[in-house]
Amino acid sequence: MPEKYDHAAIEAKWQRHWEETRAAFVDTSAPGDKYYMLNMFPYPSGSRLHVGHGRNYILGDALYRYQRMGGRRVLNPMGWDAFGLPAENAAIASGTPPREYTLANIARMKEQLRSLGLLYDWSRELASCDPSYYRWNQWLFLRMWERGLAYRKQAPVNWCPGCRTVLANEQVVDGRCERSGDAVEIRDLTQWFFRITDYAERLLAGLDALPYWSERVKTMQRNWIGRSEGAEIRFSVDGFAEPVVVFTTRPDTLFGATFLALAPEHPLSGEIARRAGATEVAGFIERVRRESRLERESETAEKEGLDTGVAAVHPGTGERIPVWLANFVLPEYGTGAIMGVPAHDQRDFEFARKYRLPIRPVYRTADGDVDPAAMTQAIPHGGVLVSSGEWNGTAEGVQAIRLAVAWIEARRAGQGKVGYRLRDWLISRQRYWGTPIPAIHCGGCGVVPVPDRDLPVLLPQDVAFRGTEGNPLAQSESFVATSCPSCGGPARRETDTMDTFVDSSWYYLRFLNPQDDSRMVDSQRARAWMPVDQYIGGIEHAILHLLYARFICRVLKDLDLVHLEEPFERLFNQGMITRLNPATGKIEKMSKSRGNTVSPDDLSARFGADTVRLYTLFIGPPEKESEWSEDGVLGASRFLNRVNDVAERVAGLPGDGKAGSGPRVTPLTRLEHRTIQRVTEDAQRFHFHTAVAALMEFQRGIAEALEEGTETAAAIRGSMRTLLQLLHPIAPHLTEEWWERLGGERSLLETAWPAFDRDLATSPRVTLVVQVNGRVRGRLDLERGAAEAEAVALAQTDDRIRPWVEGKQIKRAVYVPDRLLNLVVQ
RNA sequence: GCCGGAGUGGCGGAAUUGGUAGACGCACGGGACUUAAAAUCCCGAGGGCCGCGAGGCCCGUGCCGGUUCGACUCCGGCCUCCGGCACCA
Repeated sequence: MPEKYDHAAIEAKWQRHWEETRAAFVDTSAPGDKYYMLNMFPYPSGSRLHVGHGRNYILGDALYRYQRMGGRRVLNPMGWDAFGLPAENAAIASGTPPREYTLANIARMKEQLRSLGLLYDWSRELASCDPSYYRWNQWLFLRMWERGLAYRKQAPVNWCPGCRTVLANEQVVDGRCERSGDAVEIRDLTQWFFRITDYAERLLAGLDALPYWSERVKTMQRNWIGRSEGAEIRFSVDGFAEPVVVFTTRPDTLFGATFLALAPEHPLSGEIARRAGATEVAGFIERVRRESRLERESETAEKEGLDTGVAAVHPGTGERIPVWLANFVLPEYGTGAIMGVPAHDQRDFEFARKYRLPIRPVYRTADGDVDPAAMTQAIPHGGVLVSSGEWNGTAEGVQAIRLAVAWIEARRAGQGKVGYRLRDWLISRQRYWGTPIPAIHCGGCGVVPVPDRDLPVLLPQDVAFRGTEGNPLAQSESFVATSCPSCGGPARRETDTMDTFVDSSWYYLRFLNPQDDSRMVDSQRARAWMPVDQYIGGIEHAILHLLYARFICRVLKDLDLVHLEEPFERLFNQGMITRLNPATGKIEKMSKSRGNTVSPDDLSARFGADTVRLYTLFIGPPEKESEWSEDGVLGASRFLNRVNDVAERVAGLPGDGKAGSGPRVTPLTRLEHRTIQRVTEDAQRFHFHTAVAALMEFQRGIAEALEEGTETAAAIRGSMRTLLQLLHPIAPHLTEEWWERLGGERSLLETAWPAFDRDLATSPRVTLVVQVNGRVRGRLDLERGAAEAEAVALAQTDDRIRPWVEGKQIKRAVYVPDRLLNLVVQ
């Protein structure tokens, strides 16, 4: 009886072999048919990899091997997104310095990847915490600073009390920190930003040129950028020099504006508050500011407002309308000020009702003029303009908006304007374990850039991590104390470090010249190797990382370092692996914190890495979520043992010298070609789960051929080799082993992916479904490509079908060659 | 509310351009091997009904309708679930 194969010995052997032969090394300077594939580089966390992470890398490795066998020169590098908070928190908890902690994690994770049989070109390994990497973050920062793309400003920012640092907007999810889950507070701080908003339009337009990205991700990015067309309109304010500028998407409702509302953070709000006797205004501003972002943006938040007593001049009518403060006006969007049109905007309507402000409809609907007193809600759509001077009579819609914008622009009262939800990227972090921002604060010269020659600005080692003070970097006097590059006088270094998303926004370029200390990007190699042909990673990066990377790639293009705007040609987001959580009884995302992880190490020890790989790929379509099941692993293991068993029997076949009559078309040949076709097509769309199904049928076919003895030994050996090739991307160790034992000369990886004969992939005889009046009445076995007349004649004589057509007139026959014959009779 | 995606057996899931719905696997039932068990191999199976049997009939891909000889697939209208955005002016 077949025994289970010795996976431990086989896998150790081949992993050593791949390492010793540097199996995945690729010379990027050589010409050839390039294919750049990339898995999102991992954060080397302290906990072990689980099979949920493994899915990403196993899929990538299967594709890598498939592409290699397709004859391409495939670049498949790996690196480490090595900066970040956990290392610093570990330092606080255990005293291990972040670098040591991170390097240890990298070493362990690398071993885990290796033990799954994953091949990477390790000669290109990089870690973002390495000065040779992060100096280019600093260099890029300086270039962006020169161009005004990096700047410092005081602004209300998101502060995570748990992480004790500020966060980018993208890192705030439902008012909470995406990493720690703490409720985010708003603080007014001076911070460094990247001007991503300048690229909003290009980032949005670029999405249309990404046919191989999912609609899902593109929609998420579009929503995040949040483009809306409208106009900015100026309202002069009595007693103030500066007008209030409002942003609106409905300039056509201008004549319905009965008040202005300012965000409490608006500059004019502050000015009014500073005037004598405005204590009420100051108090309101203070009260709103104290609310957390979570409270202020919650759906149930009550609209609060305060009349400032100040009047603005309506640019259309010259009327005075009151200026209010309102908590629902957000400082970051538009201009932080709105015109209130209660008749046609629901929020303004509610606000006006609460504070008894006038409601003035400017659209007459099909039901006639609207009586403001009788309104129960705003009327956002439909009708014809009224009470709007020369605009009267225009129907609601694009025309009305264009008319309004032209009118406003002609009177110099404002201009058409496109608004975005996207805000500038806050890159400052008040933490140690990140790239130091290369800036120096000088009492005389202000904020001065670190000269290029002084890069990298290194992270200091003399830092204590107690977790009590603020940024540990600020405690390092050796780091902070410096001299001004401009005047030479004493100065202090910037102690903010960069968001780690800066690191990951260009690493895909660095893999092309990882050891090059003379430049950030090798433009020539980038021209040859970019874009990344296939990028693979989790959906959780749909906005953050992928938006930042697209942004920085455009910046690099504008700096003439790369030739392209979109770094990732094809994007694949694999679904999460879920598992029943015994603690909660629910099926949940696999994660350490939930305590429902399965470690590939443990499984590998029991079943082998090939089984882990096979099951991970077999579990379901990779783009969808899949539930892990132990029983499923057993099935995968059984299959590989069957492959091993059949290979053993093939190896024991007698040699039959030269096959006498050349290749014969047999059922096994046909199965073989059909399998090649199926697996090839499945691999192209990453559907290894159906490829495995096809391979299972193929394995069974070979086993049957061995039993029945109808095929020549040569034919069986040939099919066996094909099986090993097709299975190689999925189960590389076992297939390499048998390839060698069956006399294969080179590594399987060096062999060409099997070709199939389209004619052989389809059987010469087909089963035709015969319907009479749409009902299936029988099936006919006939030659492929048979003519309709032949099929009809055969059907009329077939015992099962004849009774249904005998004595009846065939009105028409619907014939789909090789598939179906439908006789319509009367 | 706006936008995107998805609904198929007990379960994960298959099904080129509309053409045998349920491949493959898990779980399940039966059998072989075994003193026995495990392991392995083989067979069975969407639901319902009729038939001793070979076999036959009806229903069936979220719901309702349409197009078609024929619809999981195309069209119209809904329902449910998942994801993104949302006091965004």
